[in-house]
Amino acid sequence: MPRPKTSQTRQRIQEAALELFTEQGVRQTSLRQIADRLGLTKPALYYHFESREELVTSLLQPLVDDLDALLAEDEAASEIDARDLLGRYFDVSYKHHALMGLMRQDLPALGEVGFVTRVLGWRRRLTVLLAGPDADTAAQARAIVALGGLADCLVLLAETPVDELREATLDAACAALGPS
Amino acid sequence: MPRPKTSQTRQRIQEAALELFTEQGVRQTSLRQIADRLGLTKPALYYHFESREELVTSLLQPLVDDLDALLAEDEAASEIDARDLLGRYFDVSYKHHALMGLMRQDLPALGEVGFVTRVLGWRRRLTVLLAGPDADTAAQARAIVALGGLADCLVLLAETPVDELREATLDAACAALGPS
DNA sequence: GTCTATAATGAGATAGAC
DNA sequence: GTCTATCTCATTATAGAC
Repeated sequence: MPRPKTSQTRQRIQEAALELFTEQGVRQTSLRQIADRLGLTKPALYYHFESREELVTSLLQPLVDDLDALLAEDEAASEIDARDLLGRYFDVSYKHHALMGLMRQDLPALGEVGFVTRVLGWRRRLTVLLAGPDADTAAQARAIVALGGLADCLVLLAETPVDELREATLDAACAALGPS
Repeated sequence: MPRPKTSQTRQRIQEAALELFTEQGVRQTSLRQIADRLGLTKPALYYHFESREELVTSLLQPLVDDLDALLAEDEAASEIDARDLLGRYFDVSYKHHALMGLMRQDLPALGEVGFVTRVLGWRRRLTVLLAGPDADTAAQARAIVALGGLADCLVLLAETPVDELREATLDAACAALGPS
């Protein structure tokens, strides 16, 4: 079983899956629906993916890589500018906005592929970067509002042109963060 | 089939269901698991609830009622104070924090019981109350950050004593909202 | 690389006894 | 009000032909 990690059909399956996951939820989508959308049959999917779980995981991988890289970079920096960090977080989130939407609105379904602890870890690390390791409740709340609000803007203002959305979102998030 | 709307067992089923929904997601929880947790069998559940859907819906009803009432009241008021509105929204959210968590992290599963449009409607109405009916993108983003951030604080700072959490959350949300 | 056919499992739901 | 037993259906997944 060679199953190349990249192929035309494999990619088309991932795209169809992501569309359906976004429309109706991860757990609510069956392999049959994905196959139907592409005019394929279920067994064809199993040629390209070992299991349903591998399909979901492969879909999330690009987001995982980008977010891990972003955090590693910022944690290595000697000093960080809050708006700058939020800006890079916005850019990664926008690049993977469909996946970020799943992460936000369908987390239990992604828990099936062991994603929950990872997501919580990201949020904790981002909060530490924004508020420091020993932040009190007030400072933590400010960081949480900034990060959570940013994610919500991507979902709820998805129709807005990126540049306008980026500035409005960062303004609001930085305001929540307050004077550093 | 009498099936009283309130009974000891019915309530215990609802509590067990909510626990499991919170732990592992709505769609990931089967009637079998709920029954097992109570030392019952599946058919016993069907004496108390017409269907799985009715169980889920009945669970959400108290939140629906409280949130509808809150919005009706504030929309009828001639003038609203932002921090006051957010405070009442915090109180309702805290009262139903487990359900609010589901609404935030498991929305596609609740879409099965026709909940998505309702949730989106609430957020739209709250945004209008906070930012006005003709708000530009910047003002909408501020309201979205305030509301979304508030919800995230309830989930992520759940261990914090209420009073402390309430003040920290409202401070951060109001900061996001900016000067009115 | 995709198909037909089918296995194996578990879900929601019902019938009828107690 | 709860049980045992069963039905129906959809799901993930596999075997083997083309």
